[in-house]
Amino acid sequence: MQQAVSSQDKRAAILDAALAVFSERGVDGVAVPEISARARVATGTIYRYFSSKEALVNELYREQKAALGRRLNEGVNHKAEPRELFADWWARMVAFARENPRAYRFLELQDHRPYLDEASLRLERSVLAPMSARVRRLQAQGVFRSDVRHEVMMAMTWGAFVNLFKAERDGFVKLTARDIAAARDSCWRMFVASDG
Amino acid sequence: MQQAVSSQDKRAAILDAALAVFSERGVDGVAVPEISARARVATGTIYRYFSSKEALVNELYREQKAALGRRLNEGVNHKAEPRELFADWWARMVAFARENPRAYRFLELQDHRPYLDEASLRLERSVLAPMSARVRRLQAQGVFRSDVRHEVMMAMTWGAFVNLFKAERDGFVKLTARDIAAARDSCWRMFVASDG
Amino acid sequence: MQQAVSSQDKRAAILDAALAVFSERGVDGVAVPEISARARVATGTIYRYFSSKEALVNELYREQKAALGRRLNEGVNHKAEPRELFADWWARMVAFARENPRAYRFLELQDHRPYLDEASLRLERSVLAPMSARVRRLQAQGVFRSDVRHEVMMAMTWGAFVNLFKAERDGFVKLTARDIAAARDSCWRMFVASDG
Amino acid sequence: MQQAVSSQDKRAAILDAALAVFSERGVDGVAVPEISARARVATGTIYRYFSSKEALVNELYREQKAALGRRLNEGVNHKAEPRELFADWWARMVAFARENPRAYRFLELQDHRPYLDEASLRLERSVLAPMSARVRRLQAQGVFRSDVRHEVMMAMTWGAFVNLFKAERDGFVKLTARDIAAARDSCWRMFVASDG
DNA sequence: GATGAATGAGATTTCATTCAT
DNA sequence: TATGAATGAAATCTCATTCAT
Repeated sequence: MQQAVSSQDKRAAILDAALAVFSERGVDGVAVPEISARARVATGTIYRYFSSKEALVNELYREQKAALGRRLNEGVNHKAEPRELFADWWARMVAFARENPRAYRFLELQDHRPYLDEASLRLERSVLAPMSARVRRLQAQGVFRSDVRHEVMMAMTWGAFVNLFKAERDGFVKLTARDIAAARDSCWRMFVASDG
Repeated sequence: MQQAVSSQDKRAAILDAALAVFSERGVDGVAVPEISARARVATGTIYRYFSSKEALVNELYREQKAALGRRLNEGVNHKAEPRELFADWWARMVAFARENPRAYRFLELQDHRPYLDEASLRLERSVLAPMSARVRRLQAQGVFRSDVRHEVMMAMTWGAFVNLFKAERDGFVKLTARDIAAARDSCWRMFVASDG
Repeated sequence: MQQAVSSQDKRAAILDAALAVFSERGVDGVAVPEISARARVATGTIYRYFSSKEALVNELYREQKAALGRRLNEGVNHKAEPRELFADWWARMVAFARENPRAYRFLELQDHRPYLDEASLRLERSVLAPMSARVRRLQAQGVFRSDVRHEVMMAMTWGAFVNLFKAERDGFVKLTARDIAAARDSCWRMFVASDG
Repeated sequence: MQQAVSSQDKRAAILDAALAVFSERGVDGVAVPEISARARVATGTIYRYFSSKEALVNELYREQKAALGRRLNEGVNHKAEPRELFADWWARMVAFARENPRAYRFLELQDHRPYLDEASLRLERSVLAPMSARVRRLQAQGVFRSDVRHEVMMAMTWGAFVNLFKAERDGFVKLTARDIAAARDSCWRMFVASDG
């Protein structure tokens, strides 16, 4: 059913269409008219909302990265037990990847990197900052081992998580809830000082 | 003094030039004449050795993926103690990433994925197969936990490793030998049944 | 406080805005929405008053060319002494260029020429016609030399005048009242039969 | 008869085609494929020789302006009698306009002005510099009146000349050799201190 | 009448591939 | 076999004009 759409809907429709096609074929693999066709707007309309394809990529990236940031950090109970906190964090990552598979895939693309501007890169760094701080504190408290630097911990955990879902997307595994829980516990074991 | 070069040298020069520029700016970010210029070869010559840019990307991918496979699997002492075996494997990954940074970066690119054909994807899967088999055996022997499927283990370990080096390339960490050893031990802890 | 404006005010505002931007950046260098923005009018409104950009250019051209024509020809005392008449004519040209620099600049643009229709070109020719007739008469009276055709005289005088002000606009000279008077006398000497 | 053309011929063909169409319809009125069609090359070929349409316009402008400069200044006999020198100069301007009507028209276009870079503008100024210096000397020698600044003289003479040929092109006059000689003498009278 | 977001044809420019030499 | 200038289809982006509100 074709609905009349407001101006903001049109902007949103463009971003949504861009997310759909970028996540499937990469940023360089998609021509602007393909985005406009999917968004059911004229090609020129895209340039009313975004000054260039590059600007569109950046805005989409920031929108989704910010959404990821909110999903990971909003309302986190910092007083929870470390293991519970870690489980919460893991659950949030899983939820984002499951609920927004296209956004998740888009954010993990590498081919938008040459497009990203300073603001986008700054935002990227800020998303994992709260967790990073928390990891550092857990090290100070003796919960996490101190022989692994927190940047190393963060990079490995994030990489392990991301590649797990990439493996699923590429058809190497079909992840069950049990797999995901087991993966979470494996990650926990990576850094914890003694078995909990 | 310009040297006459054999056909094979020319082919190799093209692949080498392609690796250099692809690893820096991605597959889509590089025009074919840039490759030929760097290879000190005419543009048309590339098409004598490779039927298309896509074919060049696939051949380069397979060449480097196979090199990685050899680096990881050749001469592995399967009778070594599990922990030693794992350390060897880790050392091989590190060595490849350090010795062939351009190859490593190229293989981790995502934007060549739409170019890859069935043969390339098959090869990709085969590289980690020996390790995967070994992981399975270690689980059967009770060395590795059995509550995590081996595909999950493989995906997480590989992801943790890759992202660690990506973090370094993106300027988030400068990895010391100590960091890399600590990271290796963390990974080991992920899956081992009891502390070794 | 935003004032309600009559239709005629709106039409005038559009022409005024168009004159402002055309005179600065040429006809081809200006997009229609820029004109509407400066006129504080919606883009579509321009098309209520002018059927196309081309029509707008023509109407603006005719409006300003007619204004120039009036400035040059209205109330000229044809009984004045030839030299006085010439001085009056010269003063009128100077006054127009000084008082309406944007109109003067717009009329001297070349890039509206492909837009001009027959009516505009006819009007252009009519503006200098009275002077041309007068020059012819002065030749018949023996005041002006007869070895130079009046069309040639007209073209040279007009060209000399126009280029003098163009040189000023392009920053090659800063014209004083004395320069302008000297220029006028030079022009007079061009054609007069003997020194007056 | 289709001739094989060398690389330089192709570059020249593009410049020649551009001159032909620009002089007829202005720079903004011509799309790049029209130039390539007239030059009998592919559109992309233009971009092998010129980095952009703007660069093409500048190179064409400089080529023709330099040709004009040579035509006006090369081999001028500075020891000739002033009047002879002036006649020589005038004859050179006429010859250029007659022999290269398209170049002459192109150089007099106004719509390439927004395209012109600093090098083009510098060249423009240099073309009339020798004459300008000569005019100054003639003033110092008492041949030319001193009550008119040399910049004013130059601007007027050049403007008179240019507009004379513009009037012919626009169909207002058909210039005979006699007209051109009469125009030259008129210009001479403009500035000479006493009749020569 | 007025609005201004939307349109889509057409402009400039890029680049994988070809082919005459 | 090697060359690299040439090609032209396709990409990005602009802008005169329209039309639903």
